[in-house]
Amino acid sequence: MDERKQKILSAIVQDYIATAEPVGSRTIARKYQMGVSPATIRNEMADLEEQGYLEQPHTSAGRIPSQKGYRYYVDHLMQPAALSNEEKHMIRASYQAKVDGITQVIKLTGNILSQLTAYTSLVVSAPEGAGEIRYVQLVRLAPGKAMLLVVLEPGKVRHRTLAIPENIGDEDLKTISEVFNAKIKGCHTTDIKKTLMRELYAELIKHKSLVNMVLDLLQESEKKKEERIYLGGLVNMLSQPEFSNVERVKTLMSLLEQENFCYELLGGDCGGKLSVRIGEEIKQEDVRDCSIVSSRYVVDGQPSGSLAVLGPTRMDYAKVVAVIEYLTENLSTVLNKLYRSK
Amino acid sequence: MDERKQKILSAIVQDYIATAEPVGSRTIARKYQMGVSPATIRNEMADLEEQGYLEQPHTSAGRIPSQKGYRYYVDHLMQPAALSNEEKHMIRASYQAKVDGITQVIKLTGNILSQLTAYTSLVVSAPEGAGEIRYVQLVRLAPGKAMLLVVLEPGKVRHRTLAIPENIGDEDLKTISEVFNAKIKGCHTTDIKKTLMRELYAELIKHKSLVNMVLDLLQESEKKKEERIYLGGLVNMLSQPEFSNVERVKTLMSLLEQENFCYELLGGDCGGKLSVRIGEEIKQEDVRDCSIVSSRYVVDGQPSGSLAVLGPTRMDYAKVVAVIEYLTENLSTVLNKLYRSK
DNA sequence: GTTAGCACTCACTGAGGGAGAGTGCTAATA
DNA sequence: TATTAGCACTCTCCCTCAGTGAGTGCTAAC
Repeated sequence: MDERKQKILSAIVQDYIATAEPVGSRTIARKYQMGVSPATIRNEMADLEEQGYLEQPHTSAGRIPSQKGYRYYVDHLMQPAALSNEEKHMIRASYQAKVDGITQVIKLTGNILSQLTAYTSLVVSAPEGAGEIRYVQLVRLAPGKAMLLVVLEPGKVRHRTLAIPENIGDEDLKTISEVFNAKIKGCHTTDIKKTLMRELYAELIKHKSLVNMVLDLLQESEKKKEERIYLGGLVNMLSQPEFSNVERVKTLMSLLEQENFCYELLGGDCGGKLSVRIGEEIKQEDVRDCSIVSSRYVVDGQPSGSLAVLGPTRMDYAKVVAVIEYLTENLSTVLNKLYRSK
Repeated sequence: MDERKQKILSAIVQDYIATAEPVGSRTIARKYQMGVSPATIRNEMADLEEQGYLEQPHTSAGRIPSQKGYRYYVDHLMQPAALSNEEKHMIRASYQAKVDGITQVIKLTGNILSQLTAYTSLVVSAPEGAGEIRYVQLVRLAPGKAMLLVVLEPGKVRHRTLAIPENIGDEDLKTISEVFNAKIKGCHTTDIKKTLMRELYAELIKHKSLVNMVLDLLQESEKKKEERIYLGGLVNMLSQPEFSNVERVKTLMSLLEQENFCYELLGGDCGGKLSVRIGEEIKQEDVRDCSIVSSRYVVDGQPSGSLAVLGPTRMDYAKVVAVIEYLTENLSTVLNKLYRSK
């Protein structure tokens, strides 16, 4: 593809992204100063269409980019848009104002994401179940009622209220807690061995049922897929002309309201850090007329969640990619701080 | 209002709820077996309109209920719809399957609510900040990093990772925790006195900055309004013909996406248990063409959150009220179990 | 008090006819 | 040979307008 064709393709993609209207030869010649006449551009456009980069909604309309066209644009032509200083400042200010528990951070990130991009945002934090056990404690709340606390590295807490026999007092709970701490501290939740369990039973033979409950919870927290998810800017969908068909929006929204669907959407093969999936490249059938830009964030060296933007294929890729990259970095920093307290 | 007028009003409300079309005299005569001719009904309808219970979109259309009409219907005519056995069963089954942490329960409830009613659901759990302090513990996670745990009655946990001086070891943290527990246990978070603080400083003079951090968190958790909110079935809005105007939906949705707005919506005067607000009765201006049915649920004798359904004024009040009543009760039970572990 | 009959109103629908934007093709030009 | 001007052609969009049908209010009869 020669340079002029690239320039024309780029112009068409950009104009279509901005206006959502098919782009005509005259528009390009005028707005993008190509230095050639509309007729010449028409010839080039005919070529680009033949090669599959453009499409024509109907004979007498301008051209719109095909999926292949967007792909080429994203891979070769797109200039990464820098965030404005206000935007950067806004992001930093938000994170400084409240970084208080992961749920808040996730919400906040989703908000910023949908606000800056004007598309729908999706933030998922990975399962928190697993980790190295740092501390176990049973606390008596009332007669017959106790709370089990488990602290995991890095910086996670599980808790659960339990019914306990009425005759168990503070001292008993303290003893049990101490035994657990002695035996189990440093153990990984995925790695509670049979021998360990036998030792526990031996030492705490008097409280067998209670020990069972505790072990249950330790292991259950492992199995449980407690991902947290945030979905923001659903409204923005309604502003996109490609979703003026209400039926379309309805199917899409009801899918997004199902958490499992969102996990699948992000769980896929976005192996690398940043991924741009355009139209048919998305596996989920009902989202094939959309695009998804997503990225994994990293806490403590481990990928521990992703953030994504979902919009029409006519998405402002340059902007979205810039925002996602910037936010991923900031989010990682914030979460690392939150968990590490350095 | 005589009996026949009531019957006619009731028929109009019901028919309009079902069809969303203005109801004509012929329809009523035929479908609702009034035993009189359309002409008679027309006369009655003219009366009802004059009294303000009905409205006419335009001269040659049928009637629709006015806000006053809905109000009269809800207060005097409505037959509470019983839930079907399948529905009841579905609800109970859902709650039995997973009752695992309040967030899950809230989500689940919201889901059921929007599923059964086909409107938008809103579930808010009240602030968790306040409570009686049962237990305080500092746990060392890594050099320079600790976690503070606070257990509150009834069954709530706050935690936060802290940066601590590197030279503080497990034993120091244990000592500090013990002092805190001795001094502060049983105290209410709203009620940490100056004298108490002075005592703490005196005993832990070596770790003044750490004590400050802990006290900070104890009191901050008080101020912080950590309500949890769940919004479900937003899609359902799009199925309602009164929201076929996309602009309307957009304003409404973007309001609902703001958590503060939701709190205000439910925080109001729904003093009694169940509240039905119709149209203009809602304080928030932009929701004046909607209705809200809401109810408070109770944990441990204390109102601790609300669930609500938001829909068009043409809402199936009988159904919604039934669902909300049933769910409120179930939710209270489940949460009481969860917190009390009885 | 109730009902049949009738003229009237008004939203909705579909056909017809510009207007306008954009194309492809042809012939002229550098 | 590449580019460009000119022109006929296509197709959507929008406006207008008449026909249809549901429903009303009024009047007169039962």
